[in-house]
Parts: sequence; C-alpha cells; structure tokens
Amino acid sequence: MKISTKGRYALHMLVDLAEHCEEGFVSLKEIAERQKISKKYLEQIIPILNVSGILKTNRGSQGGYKLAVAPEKCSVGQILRLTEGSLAPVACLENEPNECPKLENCDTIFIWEGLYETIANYLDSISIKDIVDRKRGIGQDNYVI
Amino acid sequence: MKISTKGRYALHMLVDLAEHCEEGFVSLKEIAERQKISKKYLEQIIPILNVSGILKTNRGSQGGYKLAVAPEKCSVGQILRLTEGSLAPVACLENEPNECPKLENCDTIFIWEGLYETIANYLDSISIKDIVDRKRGIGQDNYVI
DNA sequence: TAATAATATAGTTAAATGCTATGATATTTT
DNA sequence: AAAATATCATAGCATTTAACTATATTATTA
Repeated sequence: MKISTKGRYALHMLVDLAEHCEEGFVSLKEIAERQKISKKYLEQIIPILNVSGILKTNRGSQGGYKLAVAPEKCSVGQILRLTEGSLAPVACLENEPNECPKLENCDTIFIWEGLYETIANYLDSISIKDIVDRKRGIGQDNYVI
Repeated sequence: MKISTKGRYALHMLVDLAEHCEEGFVSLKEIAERQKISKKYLEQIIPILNVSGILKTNRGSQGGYKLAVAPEKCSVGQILRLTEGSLAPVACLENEPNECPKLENCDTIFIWEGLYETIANYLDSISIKDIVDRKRGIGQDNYVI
C-alpha cells in the first residue's frame, strides 16, 4: 500500500515545471539537478505523463518541457492514476480479464470500494497549484504557528 | 498502492471467526475450506495477528481459534496495520532509521500526511461486526434498491 | 496413544521496483 | 553544415516483495 517513486518523482517534476513556467521550456537536466533525481529515470517517467497531453515538448538546444495545462487544472489524482496505473487499493476493482471468481459474493469488496472512493476524492482535491502555493506560502513565512 | 493478500485474507479469516463464534474454537482447516484459501498460508498470517491478542488459541483435537475481542472492537484499520506493516502511503511517514534526507523541505509530504489520515480514518471506522452485519443484511434481502 | 491441530523454519517462483547503461534520433544554435 | 543539446528507445540488473508450498516438530485431548 505504497505510492511508488514514479508517482512521487512525477509530482516533483510537475511542481518544478509549474514553478519555472515563466522561463520557457525547462530541460530535464535542470529538473534532475534541482530535484536531485536521476535524469535517466525521469526520462522514463515523461512518456507516461505525455499520453495525457499535460506536457508541451521542444527538442533541440534550449528545448525541454513546459506544462500544457494550468497548474490548477492538474490534480494529484490525475498524475497518480497515470504513474501507478490505477488508484484502486485492490485489483478486484479494476475489472480486468482475470477477475476474482469470488467477487460476486465477496464480503469485503464494499470496504475496498469505499476506500477507493475516499482515496480518489482526496487526491483529486489537490492540484499542482495547491502544492506550489503552499510551498510559496511557507517560504514567505505566511504560515505562523 | 495495493492491499496484499495477507491483509485481505486476514479479514476474511476474522469475519469467518466472527460468524462462527458460537461454535467454540474454529480450526484453520474449516476456515481454509470455507474461504477457499490455502491453510498453510493462513498459518503464516495467524502469528501476525496473534501479537495483538485479538485471538484465542487452543491446540489439539477440537482446537482452533476464536476471537478474543468483540467484533465491534476490532477495526479493519487495526488488522491492516498488522498485516501491511503500516497504513502509510509513503515510507517517509514511517520515521525509520533510513529517513529521506529531503524530508525536511519536501514539497509534497503534506499530501501524503493528508492521504494517510484519510485512509486511516476510513479504515478505522469499519469493524469486523460491520462486515458481518452487512453480509447478513444482504443475505436476508434487507437491502432493496 | 493415536489423532488432531498449532508452530517453526526454509524454500520457491514470479513479478515489481528502482534504478543504470548504451545508443539512436531529432532539433536548434552557431 | 556542424556541433551542441535534448529527447526517445531499449536493455539490463540487482534488490525486494508477494504469494505460496514443503517439511518437520511440538502440543493437546478424545
């Protein structure tokens, strides 16, 4: 019951892009250095995100990536669905070909359905903008205990 | 981000015990046959649960297990904490020796803290009794759409 | 005392995780 | 056009986890 590095690194990458969106295209090299993540590993995460069209790409010198959507339109749930494959806490909820034969009269499936909904609602309620805002807020000492 | 078979089987086993609590000690053989789970695998899950004292054990002929606590006192969260090790969605929240060096100024840790709380609250709100009740209710056609 | 049942330990297979390594291809600046 | 920069595509690998299976031992009781 853990979020993988793929999902966590994807978020860090998108937050980095959102923070530097004024600077045009941002290269993976920069992101990798700032976030202290292997650039080669980030290169593998990029195509996972790219299928959903949240990134703009430019090749060549001075190339890189930028967000294709507004940070407030991009939810954590959306990103994690891509990187984790699904937010479902059990495979039984992913109506796959090899479905559990006991599903029809499973005593506990309602628990997982409820958990699934709880998790999805929570993660969909947070956007990349929320992360950036919070970071700025803390940086400017707007948060006082 | 998946609950393992250990956790799911543990729940099925406890529900089975709760349903047959009138019959004295219930053997793993019976549970394994009813729930269609390998008895040998269940034997490995038992000691995980046993540390918390929610089970009574009797050896020998006519031996087996029974719940040591009332089903309403036993939450799904409690069981899954044992079998999954923790309900935390990221290792960073398990304050272990090999702590993440970036934790101090991690931009996203608040997301995982919130998710952790959301998950824990939900799972702690459901008890073994809730599962049994719901099963009986559905069996008696008390649920009409 | 024989049957039953729990306990302990070790082994196994398969898949997933979290990378690293190598090289090709595309684009842009000079 | 060439050099530099950047993305894109595969393959490999070491470690861990998952999900069992197997064997043997120990304890209890009808």
